[in-house]
Amino acid sequence: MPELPEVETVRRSLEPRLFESAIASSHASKLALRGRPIDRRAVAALVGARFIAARRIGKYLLLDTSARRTLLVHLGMTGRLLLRDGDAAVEPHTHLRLGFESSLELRYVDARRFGAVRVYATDTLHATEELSILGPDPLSAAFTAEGFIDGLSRTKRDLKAALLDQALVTGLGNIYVAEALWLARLSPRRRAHRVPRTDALALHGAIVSVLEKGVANRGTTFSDYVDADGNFGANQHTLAVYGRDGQPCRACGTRIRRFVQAGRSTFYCPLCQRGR
DNA sequence: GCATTACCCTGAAAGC
DNA sequence: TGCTTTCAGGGTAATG
Repeated sequence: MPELPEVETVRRSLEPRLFESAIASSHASKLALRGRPIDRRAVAALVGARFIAARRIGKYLLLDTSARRTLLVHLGMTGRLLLRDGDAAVEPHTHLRLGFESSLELRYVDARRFGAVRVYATDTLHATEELSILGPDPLSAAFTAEGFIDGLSRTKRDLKAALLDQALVTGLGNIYVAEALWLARLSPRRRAHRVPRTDALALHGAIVSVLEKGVANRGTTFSDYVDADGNFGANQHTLAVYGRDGQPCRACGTRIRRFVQAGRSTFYCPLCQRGR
């Protein structure tokens, strides 16, 4: 489940080989990704251009080209963006192949097809349906404590649901929400608007902290996630609560519990994260 | 405004 | 062993 650290790791592993040579060929499948097939004509129009930047906002990868068009990629649940030799065997569920003048190929592989691959004009990227609704990226200067505290105060939802909302802060998913709440010692059931300022400040710091650790560990691999070179992450070995139900809390030894909240598995320590 | 549920989808794991 | 069922969840939409 790629979240911010996984997408950032993919971004870093794409650089700088992505920029080495111009795009020479394209091939896109007809299958729908997140309800919509890849725009094959738009992708074909990238042939002859070069990638000039690899950016990230939240869980979105933005690959800018010299044609002033940007390839927007969301990995969904099982998406992989890979740099492979053009002669390498094509994995099942490969939906996009962009061949370079060198022997390299950029490939998008996604078994469950929850991801998205779109082509947009770079100049108006911020106004797209995907990016226009996003809140600040937590590893950017835009993620201020005051803005975050204000955002929390405006919703009565549980903290878990509030943090999964990409309009409040973008890039968090099920794993890092669980980890941030544990680090801040806050119950996922706490109502966002009732969280005291000191706790909200702690949560703001915890979000940045768990994401930075995730990036440093090159992401969390549970099943599908790999970077552009096919390498697994290592962050799964350091998680405090996610996926650890029944195991002892790393802080107090109490058994970690799991329940379903906002339609997702929630893991927490009932002692460290008391309250509602 | 918010919670819940369903949907998209496939592969791994569990159950029989 | 082999088939069937269940489960996982990012994002979105419908419903109450």
